[in-house]
Amino acid sequence: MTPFTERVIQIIKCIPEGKVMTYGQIAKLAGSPRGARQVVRILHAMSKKYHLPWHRVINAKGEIAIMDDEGSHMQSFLLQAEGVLITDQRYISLADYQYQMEEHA
DNA sequence: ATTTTGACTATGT
DNA sequence: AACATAGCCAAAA
Repeated sequence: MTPFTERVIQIIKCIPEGKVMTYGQIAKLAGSPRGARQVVRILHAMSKKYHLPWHRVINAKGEIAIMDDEGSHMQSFLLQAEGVLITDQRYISLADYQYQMEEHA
């Protein structure tokens, strides 16, 4: 278990209900700006064992990244059940959400 | 050791 | 806005 992996797990655990983050944001926060794919791998490998809110992680376009229909349907269901903010069919990540708040300030 | 493979991303048309 | 392309990088083959 590398320090990077531990940080990624910690960060994902901290994503509040009703909010989402992108792979890239998480990688950057964990200290590896180009580690988005590692975040994917970690999520895939550890989400069950560490009870991670895997469904709160999306790609940079604000879309669900998971490939198979079963999983993607499950993810959108969970996100909508949490009331994640959506505009233009895109889920709004934590950082962008903050940006929107500033815009309205 | 080398190649392939992704639940990715930034950038340029 | 949609698409192609180049980087990216660890794990699996």
